[in-house]
Amino acid sequence: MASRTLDRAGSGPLWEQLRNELVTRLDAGEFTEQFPGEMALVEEYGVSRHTVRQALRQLRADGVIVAERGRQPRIAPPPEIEQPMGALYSLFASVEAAGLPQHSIVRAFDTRADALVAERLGLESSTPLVYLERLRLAGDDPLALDRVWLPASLAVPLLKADFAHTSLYGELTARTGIRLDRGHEDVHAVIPTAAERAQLQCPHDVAAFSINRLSFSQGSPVEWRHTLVRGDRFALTAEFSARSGYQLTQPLTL
Amino acid sequence: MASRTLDRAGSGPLWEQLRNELVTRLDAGEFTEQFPGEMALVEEYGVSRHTVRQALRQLRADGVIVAERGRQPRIAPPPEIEQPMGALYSLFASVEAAGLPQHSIVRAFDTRADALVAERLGLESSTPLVYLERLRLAGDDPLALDRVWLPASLAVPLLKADFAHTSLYGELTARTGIRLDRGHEDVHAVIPTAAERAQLQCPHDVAAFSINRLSFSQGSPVEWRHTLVRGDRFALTAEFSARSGYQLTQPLTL
DNA sequence: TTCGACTAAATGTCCGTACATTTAAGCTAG
DNA sequence: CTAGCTTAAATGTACGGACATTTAGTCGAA
Repeated sequence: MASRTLDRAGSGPLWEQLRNELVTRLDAGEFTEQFPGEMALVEEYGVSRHTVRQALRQLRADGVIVAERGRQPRIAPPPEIEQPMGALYSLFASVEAAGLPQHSIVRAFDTRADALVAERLGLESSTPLVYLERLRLAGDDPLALDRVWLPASLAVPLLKADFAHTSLYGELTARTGIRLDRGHEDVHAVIPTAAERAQLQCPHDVAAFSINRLSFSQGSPVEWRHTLVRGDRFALTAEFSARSGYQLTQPLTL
Repeated sequence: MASRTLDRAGSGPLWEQLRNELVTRLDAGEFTEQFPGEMALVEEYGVSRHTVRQALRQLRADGVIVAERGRQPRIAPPPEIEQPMGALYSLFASVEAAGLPQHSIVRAFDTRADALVAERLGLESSTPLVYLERLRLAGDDPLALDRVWLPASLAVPLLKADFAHTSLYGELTARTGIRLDRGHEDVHAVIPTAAERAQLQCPHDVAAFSINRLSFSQGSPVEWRHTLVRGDRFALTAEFSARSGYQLTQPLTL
């Protein structure tokens, strides 16, 4: 009993200390096999079951563990199977939702070095990068010009994929197990250059979204992406409420 | 004791029944004066304090009530004092954050009828609307062209305000008590017309964001808004993570 | 009248116990 | 060897008590 002890003299509630302890031990990779049950923690820390349950309740509320009746608590599925949200996801999902066939023309797909992009990824200037440039079509008409750089150390397995008909994120998880969990992006309104207009086959009087995205997986940079989307075929739509905040939604029109 | 009873035979946990009871009574407007304390509920329903606390814990998690030590629980402040998020809020907050003086030139401010806008607000075509058109400046340079329609029945008290230096949402809550709690918006990338370019005093080679917003307060439409923002002075930026979803952030540059 | 200390009341923490319900594993019968 | 039952283990629910800590009000003294 009580192989580990908590500070019982005023350093915050016992259940809080226990919660912090468990988070610390989790981050240290300690419970990969199985998470201890309530009674095990009661024995180990010498506190009542009530206190243990209060600590575990918090961990569940934070989505760290999941528990069910009759089974030991388990560590929550990695972060969650959440979709990579954002303007880009919104874009391609909306095409899908509209029922339009979606494919790409691969303009370039190789390994190269780019000092500027490497710096944006937080890597050495000479780091080899996998570069993928695609013209994305919805139906028969060009929709977006998409350029992605990924560290070659992670993305080499992707070189065998055919990106005319599959998505980057899908191949990424399928071939390397990497799943994006964090990132940021900025969206500009721009007028396409003549060259870009030619590639996108769009009239001279349409504007475009210029989207830059930097994504991470478990703290490591995974992609730097630049996408140019025709402004006459796409719009961002969002809903907001005091309760659930600001959320992007599917555009109604293309 | 036990002036009200719960079903003790298998109709779900007691604390769940109690929680539902309390929500029902709340919706019936029963606890406007003060919310009953734990011991009062123990007496009233004839259950243990543990069960009452479990029920109240859920109500707190749902944001229905707030509780502190030594004080009786209270009904949570209406929905929450959350800021009206979205691209527009992001825009003007970013100007503020950059330390630039922000003011407007009022181009029009009157009451009129507009069948198209009224329909978008879900109102009769002939409904009188308060119309406010402003050119918004950040520093000395034009930043956005902002046009708002509000139902006159709500917005008449605003007609006395000077919108050269104050915000619409601020005046709205100050003069009418109305606070936006829900809405949606869409963001397009467009090329400004010659007239718009002249008003915004921007070069011919810049694009713009066209933002439409429809906002509600407690289910009633409050504003329909169209804003045209110079693309060379503003960008949307956002962060996303598996944990907290997609959130707009302050642009780094103007 | 005002400021302070004291008191009552309320929620937060923590312990103990018992039983119910569900899951998973083991075991037996066919 | 499989199907179904039995049993052990684990969490969920519910009860009880005790003390700590904070809040809000009361009372008294300067």
